Amino acid sequence: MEDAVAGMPERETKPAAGDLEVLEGVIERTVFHAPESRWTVLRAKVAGEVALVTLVGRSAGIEDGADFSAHGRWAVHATHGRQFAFEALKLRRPTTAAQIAARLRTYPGIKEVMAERIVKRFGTDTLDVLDREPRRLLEVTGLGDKTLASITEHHEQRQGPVVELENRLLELEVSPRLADALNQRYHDQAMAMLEHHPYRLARDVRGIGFQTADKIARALGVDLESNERVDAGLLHTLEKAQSDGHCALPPAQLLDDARKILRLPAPLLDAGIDRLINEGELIPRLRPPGSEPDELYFLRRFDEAEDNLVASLLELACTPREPWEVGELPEHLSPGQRRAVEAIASSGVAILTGGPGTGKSTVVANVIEVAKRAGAALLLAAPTGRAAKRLEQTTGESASTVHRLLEVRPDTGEFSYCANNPLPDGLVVIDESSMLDLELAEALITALTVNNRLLLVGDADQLPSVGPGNVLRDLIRAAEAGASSPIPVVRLDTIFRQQEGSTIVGNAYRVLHGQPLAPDEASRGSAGEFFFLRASDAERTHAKIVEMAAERIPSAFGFDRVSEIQVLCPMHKGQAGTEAFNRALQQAYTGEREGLDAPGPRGEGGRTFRLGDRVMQIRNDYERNVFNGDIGVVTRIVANAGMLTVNYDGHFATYGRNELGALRLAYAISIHKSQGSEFPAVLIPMLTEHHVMLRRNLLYTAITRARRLCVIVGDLRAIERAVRQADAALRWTGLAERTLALLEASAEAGVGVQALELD
DNA sequence: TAAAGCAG
Repeated sequence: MEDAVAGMPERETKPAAGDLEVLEGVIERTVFHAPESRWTVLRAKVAGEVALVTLVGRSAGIEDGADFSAHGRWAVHATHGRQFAFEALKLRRPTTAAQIAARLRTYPGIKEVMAERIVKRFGTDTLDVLDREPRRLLEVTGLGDKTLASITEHHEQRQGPVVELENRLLELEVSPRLADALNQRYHDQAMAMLEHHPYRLARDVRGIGFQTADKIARALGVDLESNERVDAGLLHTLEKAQSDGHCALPPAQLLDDARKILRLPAPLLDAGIDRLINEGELIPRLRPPGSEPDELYFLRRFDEAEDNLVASLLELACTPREPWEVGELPEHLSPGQRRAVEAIASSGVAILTGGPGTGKSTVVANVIEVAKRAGAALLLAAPTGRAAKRLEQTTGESASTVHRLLEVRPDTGEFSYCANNPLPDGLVVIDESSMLDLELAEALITALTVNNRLLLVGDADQLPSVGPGNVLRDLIRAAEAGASSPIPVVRLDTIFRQQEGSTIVGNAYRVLHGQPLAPDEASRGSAGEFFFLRASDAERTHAKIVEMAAERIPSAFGFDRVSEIQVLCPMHKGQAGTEAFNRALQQAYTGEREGLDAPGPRGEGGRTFRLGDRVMQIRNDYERNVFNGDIGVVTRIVANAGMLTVNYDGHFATYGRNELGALRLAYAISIHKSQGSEFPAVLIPMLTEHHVMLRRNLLYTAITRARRLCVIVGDLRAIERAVRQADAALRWTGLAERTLALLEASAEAGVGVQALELD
């Protein structure tokens, strides 16, 4: 996105290596103009050329008869012959009153008389008036609102400041689409900002990041060692660290990463860090004594988010409140489950964590009963649509995504419910809270008041959130470390669901505790449930998994190969990735059947869904009641109508050909996508070529998806590597430390946390 | 160096 140069002329016309030239002349006529792509073909009179010259390139529309100057190269087109491919086309601004009047006559609704009157009123400033204060045209007698509207529209489209910006961006070899954003942000200062403060753009304008700003600056010849560039590069480094889940960086890592981006010596970067700290853009935070590293640098945004989250959470947790009457709980609840229900009945905040099958939903169901008896309203939510739907199904109460609970505004990304407009009173239950990132958790928790209670439910050992932060793990760590923590944490580890003694669960626990796997002996045959098959490379892994899925597992264990067997991959690409498995298994299972082609992105096509295929929905669809991650089977295809029906566990959804982008083949899916689902039989390729993905919680998540059979195929070294990579420390955050610090401070002061000022 | 959530 940031580097979007889509639409640059060189994509359409490969210039025959001509030199960059400037061509000037007069437009004779427009041969072709596509308004949305702005692809334009013009014929023009040029001094020194006998015949009319063909000009091609991207431009806003241009009037016939206009003076132009174009930067570009001569090229020879296979069918259209010699032409001038321009990179930038500028209308030369008319300078004399007569030229301006001539230009105005080409505007819709302006005839000769009106053009004269306008020029008489504003003289050679006319075009500037049109650019900056078009309403002044109303000063001209006989010119009303309607004409004004059509003039300004036409002017902006063909001639206004946006077009000038577009042309300048084209010259700088950056996407002209950014012109609108620039104009909206800076108005008549836009050109000046672009020319003189390109790095400001990265901070101010959505859609412009450091890379684009840097490109502009280089084209402008800005000093590569300038303070502006250094500061922008440092901030960009911290922004980028987000995508690896970090809320902050250790100083050494910030320096290291920034040096790779800026390619400047360390002293310059150190000076930049000092500047940013002085400006308050970068916040250094000391970590507890003995920590390595002893300091983290936060972007202001994340520093504030962590502070706000902790302050609101502890206010919620420390405010004394009337306990709910728990009453008689069902006999079958384990001691842990009872403790969990009692915890939230007497606290403002409680955390419930445990692996799959440990009975979290039973606790939630009982908590809801207790809350209802106490007359509390219910606000149930989860970070994903699918988890919300599941929560709804298991509780029988309505639930939504956290985004919908807070009423996100899609244009701004802001939430209607916030500290100034808090959520209604009642019990808030968040399921799958391991998927809460820092900013969503902050938004949620700051939108609560002391009239809410919050129960966070989740498996802290699963994959961390997409966004930055490790919220659930951090909060658990802080709550468990504080001697008299006001936030009770209940860990469920008793296995229900007839899994006691299961080697799948046993091995999942081994992974969690960093121990080597203990697979079943293959000789025990169908009695076992957890196997490892050695395969030396991706080809052999691929072949083994296909054979296991298509033949051996169905025949030896009786599983249905389409509906009960799931291949789970660390990655999409490669022979041991989801794409290769989906191609092979589709070919094997439904290759001969009738299918429906999904129009692929940009016509590259090639995705076909066939009758009987296992498919997954990949975005939330509230109309069809199908959610991101739902898996079903294609049960009906009407090829001539372009219709396809999927059976999602008894719920049917029909798609038109143009809606097939919401579907993907699902014989194999990524481990990330499998989070929150379980399957009777699971096949997992694990190879050293997956090394970038190999983490303890990735392997744990994959194994715990299996209910009755789990087979890992690949390289033992890859498994060992995954087991060794414990993830917790790989995300830099300060949430746990801040929570602990605030708890200690309040204990020392002997007051409730709400009375403490945060610095 | 790869994977992934939400919203209309």
